[in-house]
Amino acid sequence: MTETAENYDASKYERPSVTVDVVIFSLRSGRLQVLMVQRKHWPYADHWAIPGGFVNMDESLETAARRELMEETGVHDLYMEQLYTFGEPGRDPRTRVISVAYFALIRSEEQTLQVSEESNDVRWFPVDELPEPLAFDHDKILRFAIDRLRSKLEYTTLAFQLLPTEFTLPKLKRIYEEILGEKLDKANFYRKLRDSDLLEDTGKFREGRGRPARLYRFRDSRVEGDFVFRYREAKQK
Amino acid sequence: MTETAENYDASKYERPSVTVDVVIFSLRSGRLQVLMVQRKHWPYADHWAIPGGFVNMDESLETAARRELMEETGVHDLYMEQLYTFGEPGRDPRTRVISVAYFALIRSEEQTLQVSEESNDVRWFPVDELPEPLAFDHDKILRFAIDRLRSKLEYTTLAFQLLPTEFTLPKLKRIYEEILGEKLDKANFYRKLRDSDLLEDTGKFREGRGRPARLYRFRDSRVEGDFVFRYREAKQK
DNA sequence: GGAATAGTGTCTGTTAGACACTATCTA
DNA sequence: TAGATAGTGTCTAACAGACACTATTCC
Repeated sequence: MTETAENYDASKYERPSVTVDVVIFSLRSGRLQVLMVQRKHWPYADHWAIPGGFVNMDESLETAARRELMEETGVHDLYMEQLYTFGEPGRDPRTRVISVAYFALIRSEEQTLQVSEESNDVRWFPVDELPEPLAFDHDKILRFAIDRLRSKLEYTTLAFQLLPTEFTLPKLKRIYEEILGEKLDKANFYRKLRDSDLLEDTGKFREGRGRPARLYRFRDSRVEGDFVFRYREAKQK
Repeated sequence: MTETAENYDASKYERPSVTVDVVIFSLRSGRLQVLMVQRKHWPYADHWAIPGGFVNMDESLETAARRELMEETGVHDLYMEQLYTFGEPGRDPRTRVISVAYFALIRSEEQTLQVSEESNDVRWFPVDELPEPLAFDHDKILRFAIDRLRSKLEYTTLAFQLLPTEFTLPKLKRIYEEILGEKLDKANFYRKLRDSDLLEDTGKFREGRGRPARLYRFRDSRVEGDFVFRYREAKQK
């Protein structure tokens, strides 16, 4: 079928619905967790899902993502980037739905969760203790997001989005270890950070059981943007 | 039109159109080139554009991309991956259009171009000699694709998709140089490849002006998938 | 032999990984 | 003092970049 622009009629073709879904990561109690909402209605009533919703005609995709997030969960002010677009026919029983997925990072202490009309509940789940089964193909989207987070951790300053302004090196190291799921060498990790010139000593200390740990903050110029801190080579598959 | 409660609600259920657009790269005459179609009709009549079109209700995004490509250009059998989804309101004057962009690589000798009903022409353009201005926001999509190609070149075997089955090391080096836009050291490049164990000696030679060059082919197991051949560290921005 | 192209050897500085060591707090 | 946590020094092997060298073809 040939379609020309001159006789284009917006109503002529059936259109898919477009949603944005957001995988939100945070560190809570030292564990990597994901924010999920429990659906109230068909389809997948009572199933847990990634927050998201339909895109309005006059808003950008990212705006839609932020709006839905605020409406559904009360979460705002987060670091967000586009992940992937999922569009297989049949992934939503209602109609053809194409979903632009985002992934986001927040400091969860700064947020207060709200439950919307559409949901029974909103909760954080550790990434290795997700409820099953999830709604739609959200397990696939989640796996995609976790992979992306892990791989970006290795060559970006993404992890900084999960930290408070001031933090200690042991704390940062624990975040890397939690997300990557493996132990890192303390000496090598600290050296890498010292050499990267990313950090600034606050002169303050965090007290604890043992020797107090030095508090650092990120240099402003480095927190934003795509400055590369490759803490190690990416692994070969 | 004044915004009333009535049409605000209506717009909420209006659906955007979804298109797939494909940035197709190939090497022709030793240069990195992109396939473009010249539009016949409004909007952007006579402007050059990335091939693409609307997604049907019953096909996946990638299927739609391959179908549109075949219809519009005659190009088939290519390596393809999803690039990014562009969805700003106003990027298409007809209606709200959300475009899922793909990027693709082919061996262009294997393809015969066809011009469809909707286009005046289909042509290859070197990436540094693009026609201006392009239709829609296609310049932005193109820049995005070129950046992605460059960065993926550095840690994947993507370039192999541009080569014939058998090729010489100097040829492969020239491809890297052309895409990255810089000279590489021969000794280091060859050593890297030798160590990577990606190549297999065919025992054959390509004759030319000087000393004949050895012909290689990629080991099957390595051409597919995401095997990492990092020819060097990614550059810091 | 000279031009042209293909291909190798090797030095040097940087860095990742391993791991043993020292430092500073509380009980 | 022991236990706990923070932080450093240093050896080694691997590797990237630079660059000079050798090899094989045609004329």
